[in-house]
Amino acid sequence: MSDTANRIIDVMAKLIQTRGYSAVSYQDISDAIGIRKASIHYHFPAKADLGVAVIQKYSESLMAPLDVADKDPSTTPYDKLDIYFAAYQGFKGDDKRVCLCGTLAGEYYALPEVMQAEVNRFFQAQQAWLSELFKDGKNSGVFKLPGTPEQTARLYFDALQGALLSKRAIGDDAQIDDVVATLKALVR
Amino acid sequence: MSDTANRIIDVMAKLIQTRGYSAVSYQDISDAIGIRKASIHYHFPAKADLGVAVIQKYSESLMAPLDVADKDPSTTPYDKLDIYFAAYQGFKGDDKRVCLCGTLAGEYYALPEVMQAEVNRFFQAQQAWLSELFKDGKNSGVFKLPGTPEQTARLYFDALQGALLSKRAIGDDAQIDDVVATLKALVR
DNA sequence: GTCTATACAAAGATAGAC
DNA sequence: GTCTATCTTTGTATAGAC
Repeated sequence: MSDTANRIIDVMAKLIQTRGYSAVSYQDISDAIGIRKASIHYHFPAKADLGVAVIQKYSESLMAPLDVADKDPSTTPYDKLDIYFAAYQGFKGDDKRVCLCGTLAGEYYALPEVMQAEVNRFFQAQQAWLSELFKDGKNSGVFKLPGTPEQTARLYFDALQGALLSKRAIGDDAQIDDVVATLKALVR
Repeated sequence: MSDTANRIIDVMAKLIQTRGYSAVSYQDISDAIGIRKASIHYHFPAKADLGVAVIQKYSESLMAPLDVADKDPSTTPYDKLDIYFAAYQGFKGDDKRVCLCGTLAGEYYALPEVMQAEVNRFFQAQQAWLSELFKDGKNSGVFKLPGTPEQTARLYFDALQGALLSKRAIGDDAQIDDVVATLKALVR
């Protein structure tokens, strides 16, 4: 993956997280990194190709710290939960972004099918990781869950995704803090 | 408000809920209701005008049953919660839609400012209603809350918004059922 | 209120020179 | 790899007849 291709992906990711996929044009990327539209098409022939690349890179960057935590046996369930929350708390401040796949899920049927598949994969992977965490935490007697591990995973994931949308629409970081605090207390 | 104007609003609402605002064109509406593009501009000169009208009608339609419940003293806090959940459970089945303002929040910075203001209003109104419900339910000893009334309201709202996105991205109604069931049990 | 016609800008995408 | 130039389609929007 060339350096330019990577910059294109990063700029596209940020633009999608701010405005959504449909509202981003090759011209926007062109303006942002000082390269002509045609040059972008060299790296990503169609917009859908770029969209897929963006989701894949984003998905990997979010899963990486979770995989690291899984491989370290000294990481407790509570540690893992904090690591997970950290990803969402990074959206606080003047950040105009929300979760990439949260945005994309909102405009789901405007997306090319290859991108829908990637969004689907992301949602499944996130919820699967949380399910495993809650299952382990429950079995080891660390967590008290408000439902099954799967149900708890869904509640956590959905609440955090919603919190990002609320935070931006209302313009208040407390939207994230409140949800994180309440979710944390929920499994004690 | 003319009959045609209302049909335009309804079609636009459905299209936004399916694909998002940016991806909907006057041509799409034209095709859907068998009227020329120019005729739509007669009713709504600019796309932003139509967007605002859509949000306002949607917002009123969601708040109406809540206001009715508030005015009837025989409605218990649990009744109100069920009424609130019902709005989200209506998205189950083959429905390709999610909450109108959930979609719009995802593409927030692609929206005209007048529409951003309406989305903001919707989020505030929804959370405010839930906050009141939880405050009353707590004061009357009916609810046991996992946090303050405001925190609980945010958790509920965000989780339900997220559940709609998950339901569609994953294609599983259980996403809504699980979250509703877990949230219900949370205040007992 | 709806139509035809049209203006004007922007979109995604390709061809071919450098 | 990046550029200029261009194609084609689509977008929002307006003018003016009916």
